[in-house]
Amino acid sequence: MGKLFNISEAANIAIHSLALISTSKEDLNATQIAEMLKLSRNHLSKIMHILARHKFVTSSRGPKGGFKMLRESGSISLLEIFELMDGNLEQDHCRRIDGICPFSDCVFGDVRQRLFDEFKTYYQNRKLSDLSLNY
Amino acid sequence: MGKLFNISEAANIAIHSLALISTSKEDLNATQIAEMLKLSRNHLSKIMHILARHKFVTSSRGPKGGFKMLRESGSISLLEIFELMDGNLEQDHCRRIDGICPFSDCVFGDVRQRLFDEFKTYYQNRKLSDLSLNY
DNA sequence: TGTAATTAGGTATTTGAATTCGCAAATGTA
DNA sequence: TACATTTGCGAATTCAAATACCTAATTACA
Repeated sequence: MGKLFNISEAANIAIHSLALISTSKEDLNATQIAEMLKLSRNHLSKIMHILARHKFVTSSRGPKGGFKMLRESGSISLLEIFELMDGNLEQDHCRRIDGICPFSDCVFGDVRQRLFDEFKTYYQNRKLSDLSLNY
Repeated sequence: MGKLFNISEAANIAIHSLALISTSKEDLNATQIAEMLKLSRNHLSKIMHILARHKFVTSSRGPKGGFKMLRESGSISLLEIFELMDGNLEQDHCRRIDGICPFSDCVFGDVRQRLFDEFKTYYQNRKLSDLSLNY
């Protein structure tokens, strides 16, 4: 989908997958989720595997296998998912010339800080359970 | 420097280069700018070439050659430079499932729109001439 | 117990951006 | 005019992220 504010495609997929699972009545397997999100099963599997290893979901193999929420969706912020997939969401600084932007208070002024804070706060407060499906 | 909010490294370099040229008393050549910004001359040349083709600067070859501002630095917004390098700064939408996010009003809510607007407005208003060098 | 379904996960490929390389074209100066 | 300097720019390389491939391990169930 392209990147929004430094969020990787993997993190985006992770969010969507968890949202699908947490709003679904039955267990979903990788094939179903991949189908719903229009991406390859293999690629999705990788991401689900990470979510399983980190105890967001349980996974079970074999026929009737699939994924199931392990944690309360009200306890999972979007930020937590982003950080799992992309590493710590840290503000990146404008590093030119020995690690410091040569322009006083940086070419970018304070807008970086402001947008970053707003962004982070928003995703910190927004929980998986706040999402609702259209279909 | 890594990416901030979808801004490419090329756009970042372009901004810094123009800022250096516009605050410099003498003409600067590619070698000097590359030196100042700690990147390779060839890589910088590419970017300067684009800026020259688009009439932000004049370029002259040969000994004593280099780059010089062509336009008033007060008339150049950071946004214009970004858009030259990266193409139109358009909000990118969350496209899953036939181009539409399956979650009502999208997983990302309105934060995308808000941050995007703020970001764009800021860079629209901020002119090259607003920048001042530290050194 | 055999088979099909399903996740696990290492490896390979693709893709696009960033970066480097190499040489051609232009130009100032001796 | 010869030469050193500098930009122009196509082509190659690197690098990381995204994505695909392949097979092993696990499991439900006929």
